[in-house]
Amino acid sequence: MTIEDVARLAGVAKGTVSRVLNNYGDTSAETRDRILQAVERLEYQPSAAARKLKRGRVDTLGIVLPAGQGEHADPFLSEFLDGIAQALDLSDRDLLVTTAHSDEHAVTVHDRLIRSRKVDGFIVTRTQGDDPRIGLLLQRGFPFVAHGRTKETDFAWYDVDNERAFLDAVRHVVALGHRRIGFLGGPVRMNFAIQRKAGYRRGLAEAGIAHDPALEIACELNEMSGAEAARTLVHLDEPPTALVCVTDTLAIGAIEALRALGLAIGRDVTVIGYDGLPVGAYIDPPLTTFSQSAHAAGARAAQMLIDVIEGVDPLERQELVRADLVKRASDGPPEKTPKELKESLAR
Amino acid sequence: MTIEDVARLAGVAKGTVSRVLNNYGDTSAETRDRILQAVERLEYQPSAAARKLKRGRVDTLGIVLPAGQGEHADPFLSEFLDGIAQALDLSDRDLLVTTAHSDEHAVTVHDRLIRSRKVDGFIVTRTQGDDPRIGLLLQRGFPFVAHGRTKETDFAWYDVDNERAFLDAVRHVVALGHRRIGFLGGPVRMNFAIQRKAGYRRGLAEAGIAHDPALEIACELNEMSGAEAARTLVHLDEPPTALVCVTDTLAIGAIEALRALGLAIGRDVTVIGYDGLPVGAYIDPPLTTFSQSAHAAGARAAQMLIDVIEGVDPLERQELVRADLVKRASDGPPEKTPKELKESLAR
DNA sequence: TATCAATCCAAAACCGTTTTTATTGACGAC
DNA sequence: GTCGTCAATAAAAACGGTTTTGGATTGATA
Repeated sequence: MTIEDVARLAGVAKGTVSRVLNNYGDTSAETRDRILQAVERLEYQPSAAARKLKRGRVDTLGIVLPAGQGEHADPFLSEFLDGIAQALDLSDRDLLVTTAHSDEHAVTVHDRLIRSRKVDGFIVTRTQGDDPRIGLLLQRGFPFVAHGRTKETDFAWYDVDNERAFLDAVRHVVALGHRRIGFLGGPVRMNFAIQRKAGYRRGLAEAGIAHDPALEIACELNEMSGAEAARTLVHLDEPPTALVCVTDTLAIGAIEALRALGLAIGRDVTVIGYDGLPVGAYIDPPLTTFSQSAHAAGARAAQMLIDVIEGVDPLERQELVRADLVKRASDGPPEKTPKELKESLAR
Repeated sequence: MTIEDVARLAGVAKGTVSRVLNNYGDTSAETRDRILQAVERLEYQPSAAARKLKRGRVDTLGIVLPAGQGEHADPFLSEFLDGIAQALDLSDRDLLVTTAHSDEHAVTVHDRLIRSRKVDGFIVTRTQGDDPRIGLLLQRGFPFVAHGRTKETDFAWYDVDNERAFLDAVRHVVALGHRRIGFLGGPVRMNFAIQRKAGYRRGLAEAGIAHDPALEIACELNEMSGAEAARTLVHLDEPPTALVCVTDTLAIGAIEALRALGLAIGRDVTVIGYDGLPVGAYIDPPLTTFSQSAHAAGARAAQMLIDVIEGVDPLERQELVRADLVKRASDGPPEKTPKELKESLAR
């Protein structure tokens, strides 16, 4: 079923068919009807490859995912993908998905896709403070949108206001009555970790609480690290009654560790996470956290990328959104002072 | 950077460049070197679109995911995708991802992709007993591999031996000493639900335990339904001391409900799930379940599809794999008889 | 020495579109 | 009447590869 067949059936030249299908509006109503009828009858659809070749645009967006390190796929990404796909469905574009197992490999893969002209642009996720993928794309002048900023920010991005969220987190626990607040941070090379820490400190300052370095711990992003940090903090001379964690994973680890010590989460110690992972709802107690809707982020990033591809200045597509508090059950007013908490642990 | 440029630089015709790049092996070593050098210098990579057009093959596999019903993406699928992508990386093919929000829409989307020749074949997930997508693909004679069988099975598929897994599950709890075993089943239209129930019954028969219809409940696939079913079963006159659940989600719901009743999971009541979801490891107690490695399934399905596209008879690509027991902490020997269990609840 | 086969490569055809250029006929203006 | 002008469409030229065809050169064979 090619355009030739349609042209023959309608008794016109194939160029005419093409112009009708692409709405040039320079064909008589009569022949247009005839052609559309032929298209209908033959159930004709243009070949994507031929159209791409001539047009030089492929109507496909690309995304390179970090390859799950043996078994562990990122739950955040699957929702993010879903959001992208839905946005693309509306605009008749497709999504090309690839994986990369290291930073260098990611760069290679992006380069390959650019050179073989398989995509019109990229969505870059999980940005680092200094991101080689973004370096490549900027250098090549290839369209992209990043989910998350980097040190440089002269490109299109969609990001959550991390600082604001952690400011809000501190405000929230302060309002509950906490004055001694711990912070489980992330690796300093990650941009979001820096921003979240800034929010935490601003929150303390705003509440007139002196900043105590002993209450701040930099963790790796896994449960074990969260558990360890929680144990460290709770054994301080003056332990915190609230823990603000840079990711849900850390918070889950912390909760596990604290429960093992016999503490009641949400009463003895408040724990707040960040990410809004579905898992959080199933643990005991359900985790209070901040949610950024991965789905919405994906959909919005896709639309922004489409705009950029169509010529909008990337600098006009920079969006900062707020993360909202998802109140569940791991927070509450402090039932013990730090001193009492310390004593209850000693027993 | 087109093949023309390379040809000019190397001083040959473009056809020769093409033959060198595609290893026809009919060019002299000397010119081949010259051409490869030119390719290197220009960093040339062929245009995917042009190559597709001429070859009639696009080296792209397609997958149509169910669109997350507002926010809830399937954790299984994200690992599955990752497996596919990694397999494709090895064979220099790409993956086109789309979403569909209903069964009919899914059929439409498949049809569109076939007609625009954007993919060489499909991977179909979450098969139903009677699957309209598979109907379409069979009718069109388009290559595909299904993850899961349907009523008809004359096509390529990769499936877990559901019956066997549930046979094993029953054997496992019988070996622990249980004789009163409940079954939390799934919707009957789902093929896997039927198979798993068959396995459960076979297990009972094998152990010489009479089949009691009261112990079998058909649930919807969510926590609430699992919780409800668990409550129903445990309030029978002679309650089960072990619950075998058709998915982890059901098992998680059941555990929540039973814990709320003051029962100790793994001691008063054993609960076994199925899916190997990561969540299972974080709940309390960690869920004993059967795992089918979504990652491996994706990788294998992708390879099978490639084989089929390259001409292998689909009927030679049907694979049944075993799901393995992931022993965690929600199972154990019964510490109470059904009667004692009943009494402890009455208090 | 003429013939034949084998090797290497240039040239041309083709894939199915879109876009540009040419052609045709109708119409109005001078 | 002839000459543009315009609208509508046919015809041809891309797009960037792959594949086919065929020609020139070489070496072996009769």
